[in-house]
Amino acid sequence: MERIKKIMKEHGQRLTAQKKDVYLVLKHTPQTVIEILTAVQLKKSPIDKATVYRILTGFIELGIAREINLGDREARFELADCEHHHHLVCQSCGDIKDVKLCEDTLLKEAQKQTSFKIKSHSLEFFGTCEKCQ
Amino acid sequence: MERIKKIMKEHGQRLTAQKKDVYLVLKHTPQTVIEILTAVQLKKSPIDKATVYRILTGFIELGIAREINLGDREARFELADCEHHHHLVCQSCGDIKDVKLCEDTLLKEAQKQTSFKIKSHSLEFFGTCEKCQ
DNA sequence: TGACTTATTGCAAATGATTTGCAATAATAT
DNA sequence: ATATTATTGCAAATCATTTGCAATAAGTCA
Repeated sequence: MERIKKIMKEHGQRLTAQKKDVYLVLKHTPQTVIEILTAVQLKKSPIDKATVYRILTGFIELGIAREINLGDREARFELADCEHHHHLVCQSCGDIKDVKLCEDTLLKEAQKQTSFKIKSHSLEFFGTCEKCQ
Repeated sequence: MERIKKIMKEHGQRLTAQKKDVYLVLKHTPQTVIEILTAVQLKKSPIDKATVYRILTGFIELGIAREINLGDREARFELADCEHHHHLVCQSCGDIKDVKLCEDTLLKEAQKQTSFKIKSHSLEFFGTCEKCQ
């Protein structure tokens, strides 16, 4: 928490109660705005949806969080202070697990095929978790 | 076109002028609903947005098209009669190229790490095309 | 070919996610 | 404590997508 306070300060931003709440909720797992919203509100801290969006946008600009996209229409957000990884989504219950892979070979293979300069990629797996099988 | 007429027939559906138009437009490249809409309208065939959505939903159910998701909020659609491949997106001009990769090794690696039963995956690359570099 | 059945369309309104304007509030530096 | 101004809440706007319904037209069959 001190870390993000420092980052905020360096950018002339303030560490508010709402930002702390959103940050703490994101510690668990990637979540949608509605999930973040209800998680924060469960802990008796009212917070507005628009505020959550603005905080997330700010977090992303500061490199604190990142947006992930799992094929449905709503974005999910996770903290960015973790290693590069991908997501595995249960199509039945929505559970999300991380997967760490070594994809260097694949990336090289892709870069070899194109004149584009590849800067990033996203890889998600869809399936059924143990419980739902 | 005969092929899709046959598929429609087998499912008690009709091959309308609008469906033909959407099908032909999709031959080019993955496109958003708005892009499809304006492409069809350019050819002097008026068509409604809701119709495009319904046609695409139908195409997907029949396995004629598939939806792809490139991280922004709007879905893109492409014909499904092509080999398994991935997409490479220029973050500057939006141009989309296909990439064909052999990702068996990676898939096995992912499956080994989890108790989920992996059924599908999506992999997209983001970068800058030659023109935009 | 013409009549008939019903899948399909267009339009307008509903929905759901996200963004924005603005006045009120609260975090920080002094 | 006070002043400055980033930030919040609220309501309304926007954007993508979906839906209800009456009008239209594709395909079938006499």
